[in-house]
Parts: sequence; C-alpha cells; structure tokens
Amino acid sequence: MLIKVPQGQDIEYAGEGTLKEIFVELDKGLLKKYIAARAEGEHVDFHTRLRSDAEVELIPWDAEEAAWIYRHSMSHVLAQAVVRLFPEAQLAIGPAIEDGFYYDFDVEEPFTPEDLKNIEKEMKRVIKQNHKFERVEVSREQALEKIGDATYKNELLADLAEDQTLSFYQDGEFVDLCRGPHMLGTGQVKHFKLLSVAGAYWRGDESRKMLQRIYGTAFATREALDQHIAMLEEAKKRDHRLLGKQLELFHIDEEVGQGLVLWMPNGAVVRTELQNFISAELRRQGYKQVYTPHIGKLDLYRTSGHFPYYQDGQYPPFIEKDHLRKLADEGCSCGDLASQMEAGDIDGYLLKPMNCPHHIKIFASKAHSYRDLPVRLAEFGTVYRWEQSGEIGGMTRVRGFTQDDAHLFCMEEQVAEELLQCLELVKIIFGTLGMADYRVRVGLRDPDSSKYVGEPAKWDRAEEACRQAAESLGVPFSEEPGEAAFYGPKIDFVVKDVVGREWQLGTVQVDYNLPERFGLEYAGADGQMHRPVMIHRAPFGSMERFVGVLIEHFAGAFPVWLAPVQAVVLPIAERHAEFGAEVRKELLAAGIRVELDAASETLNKRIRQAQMKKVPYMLIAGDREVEEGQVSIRLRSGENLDALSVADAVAMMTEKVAQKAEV
RNA sequence: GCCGCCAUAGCUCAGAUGGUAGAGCAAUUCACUCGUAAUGAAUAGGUCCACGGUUCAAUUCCGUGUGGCGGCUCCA
Repeated sequence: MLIKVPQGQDIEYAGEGTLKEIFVELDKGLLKKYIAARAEGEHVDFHTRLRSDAEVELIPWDAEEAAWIYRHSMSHVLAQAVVRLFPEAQLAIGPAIEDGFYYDFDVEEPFTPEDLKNIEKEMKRVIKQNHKFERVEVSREQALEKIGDATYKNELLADLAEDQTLSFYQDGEFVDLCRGPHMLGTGQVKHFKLLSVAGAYWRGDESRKMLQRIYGTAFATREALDQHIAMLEEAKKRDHRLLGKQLELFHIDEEVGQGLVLWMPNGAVVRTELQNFISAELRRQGYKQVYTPHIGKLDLYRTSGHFPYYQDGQYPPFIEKDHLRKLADEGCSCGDLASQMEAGDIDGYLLKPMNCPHHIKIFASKAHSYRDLPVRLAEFGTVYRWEQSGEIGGMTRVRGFTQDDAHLFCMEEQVAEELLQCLELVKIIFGTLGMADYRVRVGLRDPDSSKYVGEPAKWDRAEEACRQAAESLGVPFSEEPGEAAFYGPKIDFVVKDVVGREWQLGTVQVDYNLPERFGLEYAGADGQMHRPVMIHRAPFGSMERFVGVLIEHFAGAFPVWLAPVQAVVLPIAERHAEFGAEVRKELLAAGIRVELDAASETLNKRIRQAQMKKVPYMLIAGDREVEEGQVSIRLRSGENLDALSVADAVAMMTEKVAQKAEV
C-alpha cells in the first residue's frame, strides 16, 4: 500500500502494518521526533494498523495538539499510580484538558495532600519503568469481559454506539477503556505535577455520586513545566480578589452578606469613570437614560415569567408582616405559603432579578407609533440573584450586581441594524480598554427542541441577523446551537481571567417573549397595531464582573483615566512641602485626582508606596524644581520624564486622560 | 447545594501532644529633611470566626453554624 507523508517521502509498504512498524522501518529516530499522527484527518497513535493507502501526517512533540495527547497519556499514568496505591479505587474518566489533565476516582476516603505526594512518587516510578502503551481493539463481548464489574466503565461502554470501535490501552499491568491516541510509552514525558484534588460529580450530575478528581499538568520539557508553574504564580498576583484588597477597590463583608460587593472609594472611581464613558457612547447612539426601583410586585414577575419559574435563582419575596400574621393565625404552614404565593393568591415584593419588566412598563406607559421606534431605554440597573453558595467568589460571581443594561424596542425589520449598533458599542468598549482576548458566541436554537417561543420564521431571521452582526464585527465567533435563550437568539462576549476561567461579559439578546407577555404594541404605518421586538443588551455584563476582569487585565495598573489616584506629589524635603501643596491645588483645579505625600519619610520610601498603589504619575519637587516652578515626573513604569512646568504637566496629564491612554 | 482544604493583630503569616499568643508590614509618637522602589527607635494593637460539647482548664480536641479557597453543577 502507499502511504503519503506530507512532511517527507511517501512510503510504499508491503502488506498491513501499524504506523510504528511502518515508520520504524524507515527511521528509528522518527519516533523520538513525533508523538503520534493524523491519518485521514483523525488523530491516531503509532499503534494504529493501516490496511490500505492513506495519508499520514506526523505530529511533532512541540505541536499544540501533542500536549493533548501526552497529557491524556499522563492521566493513565496517574490512574495507574492510584490503582497501585489504592487497589480498591474505582476508575471513572480521565481526559486531557486545557493546560493539563485529570482523572476521577471513586474512593472510600478522599485523597489528602499527603496522598497526592505519594501518588506523584508512584507516577515517577511508572514513568521510569517506561511501560509501552499497547492498543487492543475488541468486540463488545470482550470489552464487557475485560471491564468486569467496574461500574463506571460499564456505564461508559453502554453509552458507546454499537458500531463504535472499542479499544483498550494497556501499559504494564494497567488497562483502561480508551479511545486513544497515546504516546508510545510511559517514559516519554517526565515533567508533570499534580496540582489539586477536588470533588466532582460523576458525569457532572449532582444527583450522582461525588467522585474525587485529581488535577495535574505535564509538559514535554522541564523548562516548559517550570515556566507554566511560574505563570500560575504570576497569575495569582493579578487575582482581582488580592488586588482588590491591596488597592482598596472593594470589600466583601460576611456581615453584609455573601456575594454582596461594597465598592470602596478607589473602586467607585473606576466604576464611575466606566459608567461615564459608556453613558457618553449611549447618548451618541440615541439611548435614553432611566431610573427604576430595586423591587417590584410579584405580579409583575408573574407576568414576565420570572416568578415562580426562576424562583430558585432569586432572593425570597417579602410579604407584608400583618398579612403574614393573619395567615399564621389561620394556621397557614410554610408549605401552604409557598404554594399560595406560586398560585398568585398572595402578593408580595421581589428584589428585581432583571431590569426588563420595569423598562417594559416605561415603554408601555404611553402609546407608540412606528415613528418613535426604536425606543432605547438604558439604566445602570442593580439586580439580585440567589446564586448557589459554592459558586460565589470575588467580584466575578456575586448575588447583587449592576448591569449596564438597556432594552431596545423596535420593529422586526430594525433588529439587524440595532444588533449591529450594539456590537459596535461592545467593540468600542473592548477596544478602548485594550481587551483583545475575547471570544464571541452566537447562541442559536436547538433544532430538535420545542422549548422556544416565537415563530420559526422570525427565529430564522433573527438568527441570521445575529450571525451577520457577529460577522461584521470582524472577530472570530462560534455558532452554538442550543445555546439560545428560550425567547430568542443571543450574542455573548466571553473573556478569560488570569487563571484561565471563562467569564461571560457582554451579551446581546433578541426577545420575542416579553413583548408578547406584556402585550406591547405600536401603531404601524398601515394603521394597524403591531408587536415590537425587544433586544436586551449589556456590553459590560455587570459592573462587578467587568471591573473584576479589568483589574486582572491591567494587573491593577489602570490607565490614567481610570486610575483612582492619577498623580502623587512628592516634595523631597520639608522645605518643598509648600510648593507641593500648590502643585496639588493646581492639579485638583484641573480635575486631576491627585494626592500630596509630604510625610517625613525618605523619597525612596514614598516612591515605593506610590508604586505599590500603581499611581501612574509621581510628581517630584526638590530645590531645582521649586526654583524653576517645575516638577520632575516619574512614571509607574520607572521611566523618568524631563522636568515640566506645572502648567505643562497638567496639560500633559489632561491630554492623556482625554485620550484614554495607558499613561 | 455537594466534596475537600482553610479561618490567629488592619494586611501577610508563625505557634503550642490542651495551661488564654508572636514576627514582618501598616498605624501612632519621636528623631532624621533625605533626588527616583523600604532611615532608625519607641508605643499601641487580639473574644486566636461564632455557638455548643468533652475537660480542673479549649484559640488548640469533637459537633454545628458562618465565611473564604479549589472543584462539580446552575446561570433567565
């Protein structure tokens, strides 16, 4: 048969053979350079048997996909070590993931950090023994026999399609049901580290058993591993929870409540600047600003459908206390109360889980004609959601947050244009802040599901509009069927935090449902009443999450326009303090957030303090400067600028702020 | 919510097989008046997260709760 090799010479091979046999015959050293291969577009390892002509591309060790292969092999090594040390451990699954791998085990006692060390030692032994990974393809009957009574493996097997090729990989005494591919032997990758243990439900289903998951990572070289570990350490320093404390940006207090953010003065500056920035953009796009209260009647949310449908995600409703007392006197139990509330027999108030019902009521408070549309109502609206306690943390996952929310009421034929404008806004925001590392998700409906409201034809048009809008944005996006909300398709912006976790920030959603539920209408050119379409959009998502991500993005060193303190005046000695005070006054008058640090500390120390607060400009004044009426400028980068007159320094800083420049 | 780990001064952390505790930084005061990342000294600072239990005695051991961290899951 003929084997085409894009990287080298084609091979003519007599009869069948595994890739290993075929390539080793050619060049023994080849196996050192390549980890596995791709044959006919599929990843295969060197154990794959070729039976007819094929095109085989070899995957070098430094290719990105190589990591997925050897990390998966490493998860087998992990499982092998665990089984040696804990023979009663049941194996579940063990895939490679981005930057690492894990394996889930069912064990009586959870693993301790001590266990982890021992497991690492045993893994090193497995690596040293350099067992060959052997692939065995079997029939379903053979597979069942091999698996025996291993429950998780049986379940995995049962879910594999009838016509699926079943394969096992064996290395030394260890066998695991596995699709592969794998590297050739356990000795090929020596640089790994186990990182953590965590509970994980079998198949992510909380009604099933909680297993013990061990996370680890592996690299082809020692340098790459060390570099990765160093990167993780570095990332920890950018963590917004740490910086939020150091820079006094926000505080979360257990007496106030889990997931409720207190914005400290420094954080409030950042937030206010961002809000001013977006408000200016909104005015430019014809939005109208509104204000609405934090609560609304249960009936409002019955109409919108938020209550009781999403009840689990909300703070419980409040009911007037005399009414409660009366119910209690009548012998009403808590269970009765809940069902009466759900049935709508009792009214009460709810902390708003979303801003849309209030905005809808503003829209509906007067008659609209097609000439008014689109109506765009914007509000920094604070909403409250009862997130699960285990999911809360920092500013990125909270229970009370302020969305930079807006609702657009428009005619169906205006949807495409409005979507485009929304995305334009997101693009401006992300561009201004230098956030280039985001991905766009277009959530489409699942063609096999009937949970969606609205006519299919409208959906088709809206989905097409989303697709087009995303395309015109000029960044790569993924279409994700089944990810649409039940009421309409959406476009989400997802960014990664320093630890690689993804967060959804901005979102733009088309909605056919709420206009229907609230009976919204406008008078068309034809004299008939028509139903508007709504678009929900929040380019930041929430101020809390956005600022959290932004803190990490800038590692706390905000660009001048956002910096809580933009400049610190540092008089060198006491005799310069008076001049320093004047400089401060002039800067304040120019609207610059400035502080004077005339403490009786050395200049070095005060520079260090300003540096640690990540203040963009340090204005230093000693004898020379006082004499000339100047200030020396040190940037937080450590760079020194030439001395400027105070007026020039003010002009320079004001200019940088206006440009929204970094420094 | 579930599994594991954790909670000591404003912050970062040390500590005792059970006898109520320490460091560095920050703060305050004093001296120093300094030219681009930590001047020196002194002082003050604690319900050792909360509530129960065991014990002569609990910050330490046990239980429960609250909160934090790492995951799982959910996110209109």
